[in-house]
Amino acid sequence: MVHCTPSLDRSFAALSDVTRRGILEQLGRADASISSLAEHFHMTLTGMKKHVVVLEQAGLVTTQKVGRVRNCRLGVQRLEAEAQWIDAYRKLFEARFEALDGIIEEMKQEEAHGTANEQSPDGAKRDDD
Amino acid sequence: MVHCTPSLDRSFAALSDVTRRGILEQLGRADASISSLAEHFHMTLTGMKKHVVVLEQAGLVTTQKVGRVRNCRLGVQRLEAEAQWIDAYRKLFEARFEALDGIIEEMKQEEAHGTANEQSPDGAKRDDD
DNA sequence: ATAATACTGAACCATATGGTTCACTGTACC
DNA sequence: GGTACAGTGAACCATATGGTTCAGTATTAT
Repeated sequence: MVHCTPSLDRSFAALSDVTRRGILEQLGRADASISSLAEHFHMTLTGMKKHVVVLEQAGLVTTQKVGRVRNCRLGVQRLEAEAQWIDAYRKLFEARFEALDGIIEEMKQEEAHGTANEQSPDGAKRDDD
Repeated sequence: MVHCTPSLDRSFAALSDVTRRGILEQLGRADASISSLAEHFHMTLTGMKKHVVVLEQAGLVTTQKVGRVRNCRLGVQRLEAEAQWIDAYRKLFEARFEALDGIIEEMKQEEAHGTANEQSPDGAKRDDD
């Protein structure tokens, strides 16, 4: 599992906001100015600018100011590392649960041999909390 | 592109912290108590507890208190929706850039026909900022 | 030249985050 | 019964986030 920490931090954080994910979807359809985005998401220009800055810092959006309008478009960040991280996690997840299945299988075997411990042999309380 | 907003918000936010991603990797290897995690990440019990709560709320971890120790393990959240979102985004990204390639192609054609506008025909300044 | 547009920056606000310490509860061990 | 251990909860702190308003600046249109 690869660690490009600061980048992953930034991009996952950028993706953790509905509005920003919406902006990305919007820019997937067409480039847009700050004001058109602001209007679309019912937000002030300043508010939208901040979101765009966050997305820009995460590399998900690039902008270029032409005259008085700043044009926003999808950036270089293809979310490759992010997709990879999630994928690695999911594999790890599966592996872990296969391992657990193995343990359960073992326990069943032991039980069949009459060596199984009854649950909570030490009387510890099991709370879900 | 599907919108399960609150869930995506929570899980992406949960993933946006190095320590929390580390915890997930750790739990992928073996279940662990709060204190063992706290020690491993050089953090107070209380601090670790908070991270675990965040992961729990995102469904990435489940815990069960047995006696005085709380056992943490990977939760039900397999990051399916998250993987899907990222995947959809990447497709959209590719599509968008193919479209741009198409436009560039068009422009080249026009240029070949002598109908191309020179850049900035209106004299607008192009700033990168 | 004036007015409208599009953005920018500073200041402000409420709330969240990531961490701590300290006091406390419940469990385990001798 | 007493002590150590594992966790919990409240309070605190600094900083970040997501938003606003208001006062500019630069660009475009009339």
